[in-house]
Amino acid sequence: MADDVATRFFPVRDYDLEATLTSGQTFRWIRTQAGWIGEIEGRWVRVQQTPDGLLAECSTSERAGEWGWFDHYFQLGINYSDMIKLLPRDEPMQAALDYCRGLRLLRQNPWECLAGFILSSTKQIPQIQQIVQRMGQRLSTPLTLSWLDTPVYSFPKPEIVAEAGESILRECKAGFRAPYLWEAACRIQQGELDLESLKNVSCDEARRQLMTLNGVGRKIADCVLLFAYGFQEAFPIDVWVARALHEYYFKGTGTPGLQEMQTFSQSHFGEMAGYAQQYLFHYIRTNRKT
DNA sequence: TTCCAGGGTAAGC
DNA sequence: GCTTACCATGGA
Repeated sequence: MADDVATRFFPVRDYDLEATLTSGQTFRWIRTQAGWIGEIEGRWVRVQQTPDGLLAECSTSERAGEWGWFDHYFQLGINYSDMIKLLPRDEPMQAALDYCRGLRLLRQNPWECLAGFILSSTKQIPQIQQIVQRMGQRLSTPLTLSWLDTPVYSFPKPEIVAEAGESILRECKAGFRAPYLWEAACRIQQGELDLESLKNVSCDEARRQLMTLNGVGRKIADCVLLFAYGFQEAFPIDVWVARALHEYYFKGTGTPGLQEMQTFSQSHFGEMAGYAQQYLFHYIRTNRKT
């Protein structure tokens, strides 16, 4: 039956599931009393933090026993202690690292990630989550288990969004982002932009292609490069990261321009700049709220 | 009420 | 080239 559930424990140290799922890189996980419920590539998934790792459950309607997709999504193969050694040893970076040790970068589905960040502009994270949730309710069929009353909606594929049209996206409260998302869905559905092929090109080339989409600039492209394609050198600069750079690294030198911050981040944070960015973002956004 | 939110675009200098 | 108004919506 589709209600059968497979369970597996993944031993992993330094993995902060809560920080990872609430740090604004993904918008669709639901917190419940019994862990986080979500969907990965069509599978119903529940994940719980334990002292020594992650406890995972998934629906077994397809290929039970193969968990490579889980490992890939949560990036369990990353050598965490080696990774953080590559971060700069300056004081603010170490403070951010101490604050959210175990925060990880996920490897998400490119279309869902792209769509989520097209919807993100001048929106707070809870509002982005609401729009994504409405789109799922409107355009997807729920994944659910009979004994569980929390339905999970997959994110609608490009062809579904393309056919739905802009007006439905506006009804989901996408606002002025609705035409951007609809156009992106149409171009992908028609094969004008191949998100799969971007896995095989350089970071710069993938960024160039993403930015041909209307409504996708440097920041949104960098989010997709980092959270979906695994380009760890990508360094998305939003209002919070700009604030962090200004306060921690450009103290007393006037307001740095975007280009200046971009150049600095590349030379200062190195090949793991994307992790540095995520730590600074989560640190300044959640630690400092009054 | 006003300001701000994981921005981008196009019009105006 | 660089700055600025505007886009839609809800929370603080």
